[in-house]
Amino acid sequence: MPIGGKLILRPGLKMPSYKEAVQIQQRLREKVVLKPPLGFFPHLVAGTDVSYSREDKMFYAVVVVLELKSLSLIEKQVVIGRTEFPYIPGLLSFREAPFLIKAIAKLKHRPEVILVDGQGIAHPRRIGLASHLGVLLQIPTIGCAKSRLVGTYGHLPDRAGFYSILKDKGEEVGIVLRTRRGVKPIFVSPGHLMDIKTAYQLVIRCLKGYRLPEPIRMAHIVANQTRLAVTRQG
DNA sequence: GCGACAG
DNA sequence: ATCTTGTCGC
Repeated sequence: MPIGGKLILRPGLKMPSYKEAVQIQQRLREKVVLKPPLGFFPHLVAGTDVSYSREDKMFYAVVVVLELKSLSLIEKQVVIGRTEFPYIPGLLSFREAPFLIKAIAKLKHRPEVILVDGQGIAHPRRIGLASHLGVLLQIPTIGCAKSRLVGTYGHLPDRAGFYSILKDKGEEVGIVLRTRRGVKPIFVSPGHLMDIKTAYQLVIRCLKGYRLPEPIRMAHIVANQTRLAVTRQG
């Protein structure tokens, strides 16, 4: 069965109201599993990112699949589209998830885990973009955000690999990880079928000397290149 | 009411 | 996210 085979995709159609979106999240959050599958030893790791063009108001959603061992590109898929759903902190899923799901569904290679540019459970209702995608696709996911949405954390040494626990309302929802010396840390949190320890170990294995883990960094580059290529021509 | 606020 | 030039630091 193809990835996300049973999903009913309706991007661009019925846009949920703020209240409806929150209700959907409260229903999905109950399905989030904070433990990796038995014998979780991924071989293929995916990364996602979305770039946006303000002039044509188009989204460029990208998913790349890398071989974990070598961090080399295996496959990439791009989906271009438009949405009317605005950016609202806490409701990012309703803006980006439809396009990312379409892109992931096009993959010939099924990734065993996906690194998502956004939060996992480090979210007001514990259902950030990474968790949302994981539940819908039933694939382990990890949220890797470049800034904080919720939670507090302590001092972080300026040394690659060091981290501080991210806590929100008394719960440990992720870590703030220094992926490289001299740069701002990233916010790593479990999405679905994932826990903090496993997420940390995997992100560390995906680092290649840059601030962002290679799958997300590569997806970001592809998204921007695609957007610029389209914007520049037609 | 005020400040915070993934992309 | 995107819009933007130069500039500071390893």
